[in-house]
Amino acid sequence: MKTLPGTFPGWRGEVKIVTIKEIAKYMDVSVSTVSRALNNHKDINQDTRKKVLEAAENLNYRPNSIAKSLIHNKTYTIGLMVPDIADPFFSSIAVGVEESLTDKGYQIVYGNTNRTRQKEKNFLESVLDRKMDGVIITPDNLDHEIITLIQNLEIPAIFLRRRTPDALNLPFIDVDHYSGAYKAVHHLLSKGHERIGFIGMTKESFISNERLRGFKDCMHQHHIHTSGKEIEIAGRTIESGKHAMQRLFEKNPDITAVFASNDLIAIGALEWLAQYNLSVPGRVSVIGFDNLELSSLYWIQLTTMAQPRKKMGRMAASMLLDLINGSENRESILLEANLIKRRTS
Amino acid sequence: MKTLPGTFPGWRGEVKIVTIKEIAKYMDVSVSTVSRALNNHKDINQDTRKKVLEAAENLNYRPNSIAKSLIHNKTYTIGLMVPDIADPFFSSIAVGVEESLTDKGYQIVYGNTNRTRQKEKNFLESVLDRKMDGVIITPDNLDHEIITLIQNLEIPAIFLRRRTPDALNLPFIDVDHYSGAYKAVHHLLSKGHERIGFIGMTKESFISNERLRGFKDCMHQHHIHTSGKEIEIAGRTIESGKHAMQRLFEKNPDITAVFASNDLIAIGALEWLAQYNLSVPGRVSVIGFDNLELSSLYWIQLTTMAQPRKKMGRMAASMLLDLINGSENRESILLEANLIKRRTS
DNA sequence: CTGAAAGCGCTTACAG
DNA sequence: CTGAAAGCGCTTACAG
Repeated sequence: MKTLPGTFPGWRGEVKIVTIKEIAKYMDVSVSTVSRALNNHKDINQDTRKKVLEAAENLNYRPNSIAKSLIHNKTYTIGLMVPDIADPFFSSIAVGVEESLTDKGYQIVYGNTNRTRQKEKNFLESVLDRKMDGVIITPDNLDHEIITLIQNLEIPAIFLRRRTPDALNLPFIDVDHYSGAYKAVHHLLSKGHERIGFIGMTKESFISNERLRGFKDCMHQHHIHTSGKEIEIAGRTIESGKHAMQRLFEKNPDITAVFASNDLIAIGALEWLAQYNLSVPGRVSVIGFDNLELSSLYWIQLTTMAQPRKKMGRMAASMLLDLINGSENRESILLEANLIKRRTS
Repeated sequence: MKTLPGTFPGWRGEVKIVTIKEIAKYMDVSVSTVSRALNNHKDINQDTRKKVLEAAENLNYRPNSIAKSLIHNKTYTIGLMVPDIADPFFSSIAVGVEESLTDKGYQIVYGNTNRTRQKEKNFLESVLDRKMDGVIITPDNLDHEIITLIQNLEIPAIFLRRRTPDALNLPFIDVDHYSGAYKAVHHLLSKGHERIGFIGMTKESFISNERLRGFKDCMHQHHIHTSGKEIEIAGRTIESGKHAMQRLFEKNPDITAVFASNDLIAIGALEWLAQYNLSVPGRVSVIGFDNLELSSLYWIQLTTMAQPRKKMGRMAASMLLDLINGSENRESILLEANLIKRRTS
């Protein structure tokens, strides 16, 4: 493509940006009148209003939203802090948020944090300085300084896929990991399994631990003893799930089912089982958690617990809107995960 | 979690937002002095500066970026228009864009369009009204009105993963689909294949057609005749790839290799081949395009052409920054796709 | 080096 | 119904 040197097409070119002042001069009325006409204020003669609107149209007038923001102390922008927008989990949520807010005239400013403290802090400060109207956050570093920052934001904030720390009186929206895990294990039990292994993410992960709690409680309530030997820790990758599956199986060669705390780990487990020719679900059943796109592939067909991702995004958005519009309701919400039965169990 | 009724923690509460006016009053100096101190202007006594900074710190002062924007006509926000942020292709790009811009103090406003005209238009208008400093767009509806809108944006704009329409003098950044396809086919030829099928996305897709062009040119330059019978059209899904593979194979039972115009289609083809026990790559080799995360799975191991996604995002961001900073260089860029050899070929 | 004044683009009591 | 004035929070010539 050939490019000509010079300014941008349209830049300081064809369509000059015009202000209400210029409309006023052009029409020989005051800026107040123009403003009133443009905003359909009651104190305006409908005739002059029509003329102003026409002039605005002709001159290609567009209101400067920055100026409006300064006056109304409202920017119609919402901050969305996510650990990683390339993680399909969060990108789905982002779609939900976007769908709900964009129609109401809000725009979304998103910030990837990569789970780093510095980026979380920077984003929150940006939210503050830019006078955003609300914020939806998924922070991973909730130390004192960050908590204070959130507290002083002065705007409605919602924790998404996180639980609000005690020090903060803010609502959250999350999946009920505990009951989801309980359901998953119950499904395995109902299929007749008793020797069931669990693979967690990391020792520190709240989500992983909630799912472990669901696993244990369900087992115990069905009078099945857990020794701890059937619990293994993986990590965040398919590869880590594969290794964890190996360790789990070596320690418990008699297990007939595995509850992996997320789909990536479950897929790693499936991979190891496939490599060692252990048939699924014949020899070992597998259930995951998340219902990633991957999991429905022909070769995988993983039974798993689906988290309502888009719905979470939409609900967070509408909760936030309510708060922005003055609602006092700050009830947190736990959404249920649903069993998706497929081949592996 | 229990919530107390009332205002937000911090809302009109603990930390009042303070303005330079209040700092000025508090220190008994003029706002001009405060402003100069805060901005480290040269005409300021270092002593008073220090005191002002201290006061600002104590009063928890934060500059109002809206007010700054109004004066400087610069908002430090960039628009990012994507068809669908939940599409891993675009979310990777978004990460690249974010990484490059966020350090420079820019924030990214993103807009999902779902490829609808109305949403593209709304987003562009929002870019205009909100005085964003630049925009990166992936539009699908380039009719006259939209083109005019882009033209009148008055700010630097970059087409991402699209080619700029003739009417617009704006740079684009895209992958060289033609040469990528050429390389893919060349790879198959080098493996000894001659009867190669092609599965495209849709008849109208520019990208698909470029890849088809690469297919044909490579075949012809190696003196292999293409009759058209070995060309099949799928769609945007795995399912469509599966059906297309079936049609392709029924028409051309003697083919030994397939170039699918994207990975989703290739995976659909693999699925069909697996169902009919046609071994890959023994009986049929398959190559895709995109290098999705899916494609590297144990069960799939798809040979494919990788598009440098994050890099595209980063390059678009840095190009845009250059333009914002006054660069005259509006050279478009075509990035090369790279062959990722895996099991299926 | 400091302050008073004008201004960014808009809104909105206030007076007429 | 209309206009002049003050103001949103900040910056920046201009004068001293």
